[in-house]
Order: sequence, then structure tokens, then C-alpha cells
Amino acid sequence: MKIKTVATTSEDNLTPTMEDYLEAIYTLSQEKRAVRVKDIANRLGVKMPTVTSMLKTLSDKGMIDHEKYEYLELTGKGSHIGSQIDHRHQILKSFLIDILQIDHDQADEDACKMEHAVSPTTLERIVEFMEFIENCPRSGSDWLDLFSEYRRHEMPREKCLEKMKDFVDKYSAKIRAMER
Amino acid sequence: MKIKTVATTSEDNLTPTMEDYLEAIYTLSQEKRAVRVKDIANRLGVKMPTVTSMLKTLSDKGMIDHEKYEYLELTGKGSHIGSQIDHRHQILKSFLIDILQIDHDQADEDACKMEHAVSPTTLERIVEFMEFIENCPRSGSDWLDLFSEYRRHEMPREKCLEKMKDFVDKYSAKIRAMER
DNA sequence: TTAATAAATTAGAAGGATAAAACTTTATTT
DNA sequence: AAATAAAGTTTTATCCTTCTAATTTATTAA
Repeated sequence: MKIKTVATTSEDNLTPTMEDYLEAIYTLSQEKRAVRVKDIANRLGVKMPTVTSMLKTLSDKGMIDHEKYEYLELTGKGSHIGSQIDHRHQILKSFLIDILQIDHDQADEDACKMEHAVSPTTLERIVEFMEFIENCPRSGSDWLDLFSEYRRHEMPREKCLEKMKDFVDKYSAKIRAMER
Repeated sequence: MKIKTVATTSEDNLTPTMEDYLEAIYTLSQEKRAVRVKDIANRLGVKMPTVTSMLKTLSDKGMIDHEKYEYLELTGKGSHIGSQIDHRHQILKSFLIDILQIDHDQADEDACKMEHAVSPTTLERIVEFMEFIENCPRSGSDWLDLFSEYRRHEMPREKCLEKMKDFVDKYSAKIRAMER
């Protein structure tokens, strides 16, 4: 028989918003020696009282150490989660910028929302996909350049043909190299 | 001088949750003649009173027509938004399944969350990227099959070489065809 | 057609995220 | 050190989303 262990506030079901706070605190503490309430508010685009009340919540959940009017620090748990979220953010941002060629600011904005939406499986698959693009001789960075041109509709027949020939030459050389 | 026009409930700032309801109602109304509160509740995994209160909100926003205890219908506006959200969902799902090769259920779950996170720009770029993969002679469906094998770590050297040769033959033929 | 059942709604409550206003504490300046 | 400014907190309130329990309406079966 299963007995539910006294469920207090301290369960670590974090909402996306809480994750955002942990991520912000994590990145801020990497940028400067001390994290201030004001900085968190600025980073997340909310007012200071909102931060204060969230700090209370995160304290109760054992994610941060915080004494009134004093500096705050992530606990081991909080730091771990903060870095995780930041990691997801970086992966998604890289995908948006390097593969989809989204501009920096937009990528950052989208990554910030997507980091809460994407499952671990999908995130891992995105990493594999980026690796695959990089490593497969048929894709790689010149193929991504092609995507860039494709988007701009700058792909007249002759240019395309020329590029295809270029590619097939290099590709054949690669095969010969492998055979040796 | 700008005068703010009496901002009542009827502003159409929709939260992601509201968008989910509109999408659910939209897809349900395509699946069956009448949409029932119970169906919406089931589809979204909430209880019926939650649906009732959201229907009130969406009514106030002019998204649905709904008389107590009677069937409900999307208005033009509501239907338009519902179909838009569904469209985003389909695009993201297709990307997750066809490109990233995520399984169906997981893709559906992720798409449902991502549909609120991804900007129009990024969504459009994903469409272009899928088109590019499909149309560029260097990628295409066999390249995606390669990704599938890559993921499973089934890419011994000989197999890779063999595949590369196969590809270069077909690719060369394609170039010759274009030159004519 | 009435009794039983299913569907929908109301009422009341709670938790999460936010902010304005007022207050307290800490830091800075003179 | 006192005065001023800046940072942080409390209090109070709102909006959003959800729920349970109780009630009402509609549908179905006897």
C-alpha cells in the first residue's frame, strides 16, 4: 500500500515560470559576483515585488538560499536545474541560428519559450540531427549555405548545376580517399 | 491625441490556454457534427466546469457562440484562429515526425506545446527548410534514411562507402540530365 | 410519462503570476 | 553622522486556470 509522503510546498514540481527564474539566476550568477533582485526583474521583464515573491516560493522548494535583504544563492538543486534549462536554451538557440538561420534576437526569444515545450527526447534528437548534418558528407556547412541561397530564391539553373558539379567532384575525392 | 477605446473583456489577447481551447473546438467540429463540453474536457484533459468557464471567457471575446445548455459554435474570428493554431500544430508535427523522426505520440505532445512557443518567422523557416530538404538533390528522403541509420549507430565504414558510391552515381546522372 | 442517468452549469475555493503603493533596510553622498 | 537615494519587501489586489460539490437541464430507459 502506497502512502503519500506529506506533500508540503517543497515538492519540486517547477512551473515553466519557475524554471525561467532559475535559469536567469543561474546565468546572472555566472556573469557577476552577486545576483540582485533588480537584475532578475530586469532580465525577466517583471517588477521587483514579483521577484521577491517568487524567491520565497523557490526558497520553500529548496532551490535557493535567501535571507531577507541579503544576497541570494542557488542551492545545489537549484543550480543543477538552472544549468539544465540554460543548456536546453543553448541547444535550441544553436539550432535556430546555425541550421534554420534565424536572426540572433529572434532565436533567443524563441529558444526561451521552446525550452519549456520540447521534450528531452526531441531535444536529444535535435542534437543528433545537427551532428548528422555536420558529419554527413552530403550535407555540412556548404549545404547549409545552399539553404541560405534557396531561401533567397537565388538559385538559377546554371548556378545550381555549377554547384552540383563542384560538389560531385569533392564528394568523389572523398570516396576515393576512403577506399585507400 | 489617442483615446483608448473602452477596453472591456472583449480584447482579443488570447493566452496559450485559450488558443488550445479554440484549436480543440476547431478540430472537434471538423470531426463531428456537434461539439460537446465533455469532448472538449476530454481532449484537453480538464474537468467540465473548467470548460464551461472558459467558454464564457471565449464568448466574451467573441470567439464562440454559445447559449446555456446548448451546442456551441466558433464565430468567424474564433474559427480563423482555431484553424491557424491547428495549422501550426500540423507543421510542427510534420517536422518532428518526418525530419527528426520522433514517434507519433511524442510528436503530438511536443507540437502542442511548441505551437505557442514558435514565432511566425521560425515557423515559416521550418516550412522552407523542409521544402529545401525535399528539393535539394543532396538531401531528400534517402538522406533522411541515412539520418535514421546514423542515429542507430549502424554506419560501419563499408556500408557508408557503399552508400556514398550509390549516391554519387545517381547524383551524376542527375547532373547529366540537367546539362541536356 | 415518469424515473433514472448523463451532461452542463453555478458557486465557492485555491494556487500561480503579476503589479501598485507604501514601507523598511541598505548604500551612498555630502 | 545625517540626509538622500537605491534596493528590497509587505500588503493588497487582480487575472487566469483549475478544481470539488451541489444544482439544473436534457436525454434515455422502463
